[in-house]
Amino acid sequence: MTQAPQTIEPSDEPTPRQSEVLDAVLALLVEGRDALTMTAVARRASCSKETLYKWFGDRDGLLTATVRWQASQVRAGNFDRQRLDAAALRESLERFAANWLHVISSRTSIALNRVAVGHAASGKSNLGGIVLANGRFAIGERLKPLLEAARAAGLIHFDEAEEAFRTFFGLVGRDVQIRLLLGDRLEMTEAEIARDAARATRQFFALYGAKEAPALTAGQV
Amino acid sequence: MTQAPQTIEPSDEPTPRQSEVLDAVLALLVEGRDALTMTAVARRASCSKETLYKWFGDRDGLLTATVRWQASQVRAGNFDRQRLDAAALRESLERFAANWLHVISSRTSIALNRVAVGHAASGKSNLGGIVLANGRFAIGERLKPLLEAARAAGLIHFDEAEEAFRTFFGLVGRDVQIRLLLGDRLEMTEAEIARDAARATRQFFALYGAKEAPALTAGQV
DNA sequence: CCCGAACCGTAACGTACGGTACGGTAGACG
DNA sequence: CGTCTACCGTACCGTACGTTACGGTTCGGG
Repeated sequence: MTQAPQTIEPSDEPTPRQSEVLDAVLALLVEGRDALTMTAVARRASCSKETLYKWFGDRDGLLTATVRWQASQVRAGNFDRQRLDAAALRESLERFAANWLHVISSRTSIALNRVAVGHAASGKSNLGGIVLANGRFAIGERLKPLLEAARAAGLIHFDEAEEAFRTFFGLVGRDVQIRLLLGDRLEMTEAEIARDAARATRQFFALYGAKEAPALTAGQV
Repeated sequence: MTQAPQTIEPSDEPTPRQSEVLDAVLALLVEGRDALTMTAVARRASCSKETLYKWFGDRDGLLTATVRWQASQVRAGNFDRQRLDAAALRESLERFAANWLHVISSRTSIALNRVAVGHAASGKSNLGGIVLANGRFAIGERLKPLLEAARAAGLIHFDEAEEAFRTFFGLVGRDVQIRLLLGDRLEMTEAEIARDAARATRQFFALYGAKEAPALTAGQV
């Protein structure tokens, strides 16, 4: 054999051609004009349905691969481990918050979460679990080291990093995600995201800061 | 004519028999064993499909009526307007928080929200808007008067009641709703809800309290 | 040049389900 | 008792869609 771009069953990386197919799925999902059907995917990706089934097994496999593909593209940068003072912590938290708000308010994330929520109802194929693992839990695992480093540096106080993170999560997201998932028109402009990120960070410092919150950046409410 | 329990098109109250049908829908939704199909509803409610269509128009009408029916049953009591001191405010907030956590972690709410989220994707029939109006926005409109009364009494400080409420919403719900919607196993016991409600209220006071937070109740973290 | 693998495009199949039609029954009313 | 209304149960229809099958094309290897 020359090469075998066969089934993508495991968590392999997709081939370039397979990525094109997954991008087509995302495009259809975001457009949302009509329901995501295998025929539509095949037409959009200029491939045959037979190929779809050969590569991804079935419709759920295609959706799962799409979620993983999307998740692999939004890996946000980590924080700078060096020189962790109050200002650096604050900036890292704001970056995390702004990045998270960007993700959950993106049309792609909304569409994918809607599919996953719908799937969680029927129980089959752990799509919801995958979305959670790559969203809520992934960001938690990336943020907790920062929180713990900050605690070690005496910048903040908490008992459980998990609890501190969940509070931060709530302060950042508030009602944004559920409103967007339920179809509420909610403008999340760049400026709005920046303001929300700054506010959430400021409130987080107010709750967990060891002493005073670091100096506010310009444009605070 | 004797009586005409015809179409329930507007926001009328359902007849007792119609309520039975809507309860059947909720039961099927909560069980979640299989997709909610008109045939299944008819069988479960011991009524004919023809009657379903006569009463509710179509499947969306049935779902809409079900959401309204469920919402009409969870109207939580308002707060006591008299004697608004710090302790009363604190207790009201905790009650709101605990009630809200109860609602969003109930199997009924989860199932209904999943349906509404799925529907928001396809765009037709404003199910998501109805859920939002009876959930997120209804509680906001009921809580904001309390917040404003508390501000008038000098117990808390804020500029916009909406912003203060959204912060409270985030502190209470955190990641609970999205995790439940995505199928995460998340035990929300009575004790856990009470603890979360107390924590969220305490944090809210820390952020918006005029002076010191009122005395903590027993069992604080 | 020939062969087979991979793939495209499309037709076909089976089923699930929303929606409709129809026959049968129980009770209200004259 | 006759009739009408509301309703139940069920058969039926049309369509959408997941899945499979098949013919045709391209391309790399022998």
